[in-house]
Amino acid sequence: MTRADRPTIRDVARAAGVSKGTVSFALNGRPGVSEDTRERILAAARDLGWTPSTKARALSVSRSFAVGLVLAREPELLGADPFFPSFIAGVERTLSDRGQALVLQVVPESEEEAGYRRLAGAGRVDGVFLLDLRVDDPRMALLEELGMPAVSIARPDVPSGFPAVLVDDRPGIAAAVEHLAGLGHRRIAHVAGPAHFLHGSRRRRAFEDALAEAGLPAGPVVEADFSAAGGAAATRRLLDSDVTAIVYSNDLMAIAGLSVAVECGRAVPAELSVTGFDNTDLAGYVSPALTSVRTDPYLWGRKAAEALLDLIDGGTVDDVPVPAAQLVIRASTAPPPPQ
Amino acid sequence: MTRADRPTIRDVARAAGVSKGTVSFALNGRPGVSEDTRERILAAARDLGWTPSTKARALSVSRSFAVGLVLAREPELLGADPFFPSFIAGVERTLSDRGQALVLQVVPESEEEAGYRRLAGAGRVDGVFLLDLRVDDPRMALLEELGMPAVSIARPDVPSGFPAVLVDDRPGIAAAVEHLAGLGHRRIAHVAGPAHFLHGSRRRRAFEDALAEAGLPAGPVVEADFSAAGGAAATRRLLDSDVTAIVYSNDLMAIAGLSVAVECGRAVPAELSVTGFDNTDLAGYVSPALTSVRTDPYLWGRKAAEALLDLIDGGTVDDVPVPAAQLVIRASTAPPPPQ
DNA sequence: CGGAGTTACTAAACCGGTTTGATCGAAACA
DNA sequence: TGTTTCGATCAAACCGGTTTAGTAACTCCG
Repeated sequence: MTRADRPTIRDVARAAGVSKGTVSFALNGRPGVSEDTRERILAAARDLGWTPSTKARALSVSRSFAVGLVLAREPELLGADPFFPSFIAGVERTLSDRGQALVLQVVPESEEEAGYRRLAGAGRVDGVFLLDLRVDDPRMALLEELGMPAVSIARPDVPSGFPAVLVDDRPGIAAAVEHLAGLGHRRIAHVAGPAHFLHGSRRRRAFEDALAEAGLPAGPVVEADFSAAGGAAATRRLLDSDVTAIVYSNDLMAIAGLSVAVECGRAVPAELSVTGFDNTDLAGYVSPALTSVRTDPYLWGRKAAEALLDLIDGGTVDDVPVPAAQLVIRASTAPPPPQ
Repeated sequence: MTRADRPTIRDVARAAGVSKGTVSFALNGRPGVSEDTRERILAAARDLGWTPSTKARALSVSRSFAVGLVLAREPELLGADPFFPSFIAGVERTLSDRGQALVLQVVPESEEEAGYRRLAGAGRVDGVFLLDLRVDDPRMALLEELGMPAVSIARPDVPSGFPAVLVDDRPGIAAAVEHLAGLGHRRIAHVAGPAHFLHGSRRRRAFEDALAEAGLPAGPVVEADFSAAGGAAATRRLLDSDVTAIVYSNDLMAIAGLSVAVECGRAVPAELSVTGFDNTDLAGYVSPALTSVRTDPYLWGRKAAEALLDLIDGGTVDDVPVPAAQLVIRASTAPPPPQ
């Protein structure tokens, strides 16, 4: 019943008739071991079913072979966000190839700093991902202080010393506005995410710029919180105005908004056009199907993990470009009603 | 710039004028250290800002101080599922209190076994959570073979030797059926999840039992895959039949189904009643607002983590009861149209 | 006053790897 | 043939904790 203890490098050494050190060299493919011996050692290791102990390696080389991700969002908001699962799946894709693990930490917002400090203090991870960047994000300085390598998703406003995956939401928002303008809309509103989030404020900014670019007057902007409730409330306020289209900062708010519009007797898209952002699984299956901006968090995750591991391995890492988001046109957008 | 190396237990020992061993005893609150000395040591540790090295502790006590979660779902399905983020948040709640970390692994379905083996082989985790139980789940035997402690969410069909958090979906489904029956519905359909998933087949079974219990004839059941696309397709098939209500196995399919019904000109709830499962954030903000079953994955996560840690600490752990799910009645259910 | 038991502590081994410094034998060179 | 050089190998130290065995001093008891 009790399985035999796992073989250690010492057992392999004994079996191959060499010393521990030689085994270590052989297994790590380092020079100074004869081809003959190397093969004998590898065979012995295979026969014994030897696997390196991460614990021992971690201690001797002062590495954790793991990277961390701290999430300070409320669980409810997380639940509705399609970003994380895909992002994490992408991260894993890279990590598992390179023998690393992902340590996840979900904390209340008030304990965010403590979360990073715990991870660093206990030496649990060799680096972290920086998500949900905020304006004047205090985490940059914190990580610098902790001496913790990091890769951010999207480039922060102030140069951070950390490489970033150059996620840029602006082309997606711009495409949505252009699409609406092209359909003939002139009074377009925006339901924004919280301004203290970089992606919240940048999408808003992109919206404003795109309106100007299209030669349209500035439209109303309502700040919401990326939640369904927030999207619904914001929409209610906008329905009083005379806008003919609303660009939402994410799909969740857009879908909630869509329902509010319908309940208020506004036909979508005949009387009101609506666009989302994220292109969630559900976007194509609401009624009318939601025009949205497709992003690729899986790819971002892969790239971010590659960059982070390279950084940890001591390389200098440049910012990582990624393809721009694409507008997916569905049934929720149409020409505005003839005035 | 280069921060001073972190102090080790040796530095603390030196500062307090005692041996390493004594420091270890003092810090772990073990007997055999005078009150005087203990305080001196604690003070020294505090002054030096000492933090135990997880790496070193892990090696010497053969523990990882981490638990694992392997997800073999497709990223798209994960993205839409509100379960994980909440569950993980609950898990973290317990883990962080007890100084443990969560190692996440997202793998393609084909590599599920490899995922567990990697985690076990490298000694990354001391135990794992078992989610998305399947009928005849091979992971039970695998984990037994690996000697890896585990806690499952929901009780498997065959006794597994692992404790389970007794999540039971049946009362929720039963409540939905009773609610519909009480409204006067007699022909009720079910859109089920994949039958090889325990929660898929159990919800279906609960549906069938509840119909019988209510004295209603068996209704049509369509098996789908928990996705929006699947829910939409299943709904299309059911609209041809003469059912007046559909009980969905999750909210995502229900919301997609709702849209299909509307697009086919069936008024909800006037002509067709619809219920979901999960009570996602969005449920209350679609039109009509979705009657759904509220579950509590955050609590499950907390309980599961407690059980797992207790199990790892060598305790014998019983199955953990949790409160039954509650039906949340909203606007998507109403009496059937007068025939 | 001597032996047993207890308390507080130290020194050293240990966990399983990596890494350094020393050693040894054979080939290369003068 | 003696010396040098080099590749292959080994023994031992090290990472930073925990744990065990051993010891010195101190108390208790007859």
